[in-house]
Amino acid sequence: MTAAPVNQALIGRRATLRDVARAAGTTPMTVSNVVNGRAGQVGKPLADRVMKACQTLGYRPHANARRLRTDRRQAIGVIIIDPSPYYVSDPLTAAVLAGLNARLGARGYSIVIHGVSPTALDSVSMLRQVESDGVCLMLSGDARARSMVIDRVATLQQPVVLIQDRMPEDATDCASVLQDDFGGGRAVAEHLLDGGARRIVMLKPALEWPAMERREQGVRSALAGRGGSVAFDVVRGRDEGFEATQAALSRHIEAHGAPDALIGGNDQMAIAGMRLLSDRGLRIPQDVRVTGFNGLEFWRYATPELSTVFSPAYALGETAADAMLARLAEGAFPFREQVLPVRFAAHGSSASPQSESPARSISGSA
Amino acid sequence: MTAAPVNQALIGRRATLRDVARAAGTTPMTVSNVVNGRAGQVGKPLADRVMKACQTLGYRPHANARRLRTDRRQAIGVIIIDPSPYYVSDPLTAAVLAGLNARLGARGYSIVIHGVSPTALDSVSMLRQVESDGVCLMLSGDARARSMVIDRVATLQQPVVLIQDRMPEDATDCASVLQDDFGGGRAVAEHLLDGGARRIVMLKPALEWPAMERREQGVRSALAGRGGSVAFDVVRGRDEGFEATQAALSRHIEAHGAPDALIGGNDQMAIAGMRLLSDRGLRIPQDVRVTGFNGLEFWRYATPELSTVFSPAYALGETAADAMLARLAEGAFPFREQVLPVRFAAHGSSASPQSESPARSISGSA
DNA sequence: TGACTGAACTTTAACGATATAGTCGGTCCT
DNA sequence: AGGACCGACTATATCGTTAAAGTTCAGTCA
Repeated sequence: MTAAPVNQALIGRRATLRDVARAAGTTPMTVSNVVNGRAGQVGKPLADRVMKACQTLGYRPHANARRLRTDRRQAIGVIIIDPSPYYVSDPLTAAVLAGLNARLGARGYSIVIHGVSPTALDSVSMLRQVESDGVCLMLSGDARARSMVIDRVATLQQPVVLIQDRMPEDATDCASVLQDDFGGGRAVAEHLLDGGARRIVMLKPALEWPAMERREQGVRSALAGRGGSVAFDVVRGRDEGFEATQAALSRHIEAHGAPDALIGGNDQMAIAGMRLLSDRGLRIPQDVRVTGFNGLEFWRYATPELSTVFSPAYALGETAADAMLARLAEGAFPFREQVLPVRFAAHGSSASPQSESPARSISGSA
Repeated sequence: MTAAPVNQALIGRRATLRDVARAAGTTPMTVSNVVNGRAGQVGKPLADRVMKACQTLGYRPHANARRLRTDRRQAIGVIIIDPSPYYVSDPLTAAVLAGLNARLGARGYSIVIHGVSPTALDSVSMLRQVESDGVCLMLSGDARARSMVIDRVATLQQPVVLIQDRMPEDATDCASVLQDDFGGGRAVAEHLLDGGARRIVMLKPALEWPAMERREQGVRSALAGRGGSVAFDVVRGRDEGFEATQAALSRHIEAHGAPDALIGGNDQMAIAGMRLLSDRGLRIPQDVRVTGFNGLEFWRYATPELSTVFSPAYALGETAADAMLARLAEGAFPFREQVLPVRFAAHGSSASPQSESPARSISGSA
């Protein structure tokens, strides 16, 4: 009925359900019901009194207590392995993260970041700390590092979403969200072939990375469609960096001469290659036509503007989040694997006299 | 003494302290002492038995239960406001995050991301959800959005570290980590003046952002040192984007003619401006010398390579993390404000006949 | 009239861990 | 010899919340 005295020792301490209950002259459980809007449990007048008490006391639910009780954490762990010294420096990674964040945040889930450098992989103990309802993996490391993490994550017994990667066939309770790298590679190659390319070089980093392999396969499939009249070489730099890429390409050119088309495994490599060619007096795109991969910002800041395959990075994050949310709500992933379309857009770096092809969209079917 | 039967209903459920205790024939508290390595509480033989039981049962401490009991969360919340649609798309933000992650991770803290779009700021309710030992803020939004978040965060009664921003004078329990934008601006301007610049234009976005203002102030202070013989204009694009920047610069040139030096508020704007100038037939750096700000990747992929001020983004993250850890361990921040040095490096875009200045480091004193 | 119903609350008992305060046999000191 | 003291454990009581099982009482229906 009447509110109990409020001058309890509430100084400095944060208000709990019990405090609110006392203030509103009821029990913690009732307050809990009000706060969580559990329908048909509490009458209007009491509910109002409780609400007011919450306001007055500045009550905020104690998330950890709630989590302990409900055994739900309302958080998704994100594990990132990025070969760069700045773990999340890859702009694609950041965009994926943003997509994840948008969808998960909207449903009240937090994102807990677990950056794991590929070198400090012995700190996989960190994974033990992961306390979340599910795990999202973005692994750009080499095969060994990747499978190591994947193995560990499997022991967590949590649903797993892999971004730009596949789980082992026998893995359960997991899903993959991929972009159509194969289609992207194919589109790039076809564009170059349409423009009359006869000697194509593709730049790749030494590190094995499935997405990169799929890009190459896409390129090869386009080549196969044209018969054997086109020369194709893959040039691998020590890493994806500027110097390593240029060094590798430079060696290749000295041994085999310059190509008339250059496919960068990503935008950075494409631009590094493009600049090396320029420096050697070759004109872009007249002598060599160049394309990249990813399309996050870089393409625009190169001269000439880089033709590239736009990655649906943000959508990858959104799709991964949706899959995870569906899994958590319905108990099963809505798909085992989903491949998002990419969009190839031709810009100045690969313009050719023959074709003035506009941007086009490539979808599904890795 | 002897281990109790293990065939309790432990199927599917994860092992708790109680389970381990039963298996090792002791009490939960003792297991807790062993697991947490509390010295001198448990004898060797029992400790060994407990360890083994942990192994066998695959015991992992339940972080949430622990957090509830100890009222420590071992997590730092990170709130990001980024004007771009991809909240964390700014490569600087990503690098800061990486720095934070490295230091916090090493001390067992998780990072909980709270991306907050500037538009969906009414969802500040999200901040209420922040359950962490401290909060780190990276705010690139406009003044209104920034102060809104800062106000809200103040009510959280948690230690706050601001990155690239300052708290209101009267705020307590907070610290700022900044980079020396003033010094960077000054260095850029001096470099250009040394090269003989007489008509300088600085590109800025419409949005007010303290760091950007400090850059401008740095530039102005260098100009002031040279007497009044140099023309200086600030050109503001609608936003930081390519089109908006070019449009603004284009208007300016039509009204006032081309400058002989262009200072980009960041690298993207610098490159957008540089390309506009090129397209108009001006040569870089012979006719117009151009500099940027940030130095994360972009500079390298521009043609010519962009002179720029390298941001210690990763170090900002590390410093912020260290400050927070110190605050949590010792009860007080080690500093109210720390300004990290930046490094200006001249590349092709601002080469001048007169000076062939090498990279140089500018430190402290905003 | 009296058993039955349902809305509106309250009680009780955890969730898994840990701070704090015992207990208990044995040493050490005077 | 007897009390203080110590090391190695155990017992108890929470932390803030919520699921599940009461309780109460006004109204309903046979």
